[in-house]
Formats: sequence, structure tokens, C-alpha cells
Amino acid sequence: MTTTKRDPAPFLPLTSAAFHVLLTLADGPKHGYLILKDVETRTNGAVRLSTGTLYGLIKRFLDDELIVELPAEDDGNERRRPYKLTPFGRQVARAEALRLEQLVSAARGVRLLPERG
Amino acid sequence: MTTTKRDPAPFLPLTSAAFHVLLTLADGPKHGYLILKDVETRTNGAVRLSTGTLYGLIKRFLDDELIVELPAEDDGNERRRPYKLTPFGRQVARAEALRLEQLVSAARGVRLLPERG
DNA sequence: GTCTATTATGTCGTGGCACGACATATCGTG
DNA sequence: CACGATATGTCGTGCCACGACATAATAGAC
Repeated sequence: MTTTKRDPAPFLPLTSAAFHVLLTLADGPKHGYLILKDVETRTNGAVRLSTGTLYGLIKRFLDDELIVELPAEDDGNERRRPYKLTPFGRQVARAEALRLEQLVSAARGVRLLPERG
Repeated sequence: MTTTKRDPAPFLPLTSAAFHVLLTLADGPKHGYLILKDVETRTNGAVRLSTGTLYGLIKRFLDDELIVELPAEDDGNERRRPYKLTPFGRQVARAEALRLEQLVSAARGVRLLPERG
């Protein structure tokens, strides 16, 4: 069994937009417009992805197999194209989250942030 | 007293390289080459800024007054050009750190990271 | 029934920025 | 004096976020 595991490292650092998309998808499959709205909601309207950014990311994520397209739901709108994270996509998101965690820790080290409340 | 406080928001999100530079400078003034080596050391060699990236960032940070140049030290090498964070630069770094902290928290929320070890 | 906002997906051009390659010069040490 | 490390800087390429624009279906108001 020579399952060549792909390395998340070359994908890092993710851009802010890219990480937001993977984050919402880590919570469950969503179609494009839902991703847009979900990011907006979760950040209290602070982060608003443009469609140019969103659909560009989706295309690249599909190419790199960080996400896959799911068959449309019967009850849902036909136009919707739902996507879900692949295991590797999840791995990339986790690697990025760990990287950010280290940065936050470093920020605490130089007293940019309080000592963990 | 109408001290118009500048808003860090338009500077966010910082790129990975930009945040690394501000982070090292938050620990004390440094000249360019030292910043390069310090980032490299603190990340165990994982992050290596190219000089193109570094000196480009320094130029922009000076323009935006996130950093200021200090007079060369007497004992030090004449070539060195030490820089230090301005109060506003520190504010920008702190705002970015807070943003990252929220992302890490969100990542925990979707179980990308363990519940705080 | 029709009008309108929302939902939904997509393209294109611009500008910013990280990066590697290259250039130059000085310093420390064997 | 040679050579690696120190130190600063420029330039070109390529990626990528973003706003503007385009198109169409759907749902609800009136």
C-alpha cells in the first residue's frame, strides 16, 4: 500500500479569503452563495468576499482537490452547486489553523496580546 | 484636542510576511538583516523572507508610518539601519493578532483544532 | 400578473504584493 | 587576501483579492 500522502505545506500560508472559505466548508457542505453569506454572518458583516474572489477560489480548490462538487439536492434549488471539503482539504485547513495558532502565541510572547484570558 | 486617531482596519488583513516583520519589531528595534534572521530563528527556519519582500515591506511601512528609522548606534555597524514600531504600528499589529485569534477560535468551533490544550 | 429584491453563478481587468534573481559593498576570520 | 557572512537594495514575474459587470431564476409584495 503506497498511498502517497500529499503535503499541505506548499499550500501555506493561505490567504485570508481562502481560509475563510475552507473554514465554513469545514462546518458542512455549502454552495457558493451560501459560503458568501455564511462568512459574512460569522464575522458579523466584517468580512465580505466578492464573487470574483469566491468563484476564483472554488475553481482553484477544485483543481487542487481541496474540495469536491456534490450532486444537487432534490429538495434544493437546482442552480445550487454544493461543495464539500476533501480529507486533504481538511488537512490543509488544519495546518493553516496550527500556523495561525503559533502566530497568536508569538504575539502573546511579545505582549501584543494579553496572557490568555 | 483633536488628535485624529488612525484606524488600523484598512491595513488588515496583513500578509504573512508583513505580520512576521511587525512581530519581530514588537520585540524591539532591529535593522533589516536582523529582522530576516530573527524571523528565520523564531520559526525554526520554516519562514525565510526574501530581501525583495523585506525591503519592500520596510519602504511601505515607513510610508505608512508603522515604523520609523532610528539613528545608528555608535558601537554598531555603520551600515545598519535600525527601525522601530510606532505606536500606530503596534496598534496595527495588535489588531491583526486579534483577528488571527478570532480565526483560531473559529477553527476550534468547527473542530479543526482540539479544544485548547 | 408583474415588478423587484434576493438568490445564484460566472468573467474580466487592475493593482498589490511575495518572491527569486541579481547587484553591490563591507566585515570578520583563517 | 580570500571567502563566507553581513547588509542593503532593485527588478521582473506571477499569483491573487477585489470591484465592476453580466446573466438568469426565484420568491414575495402589491
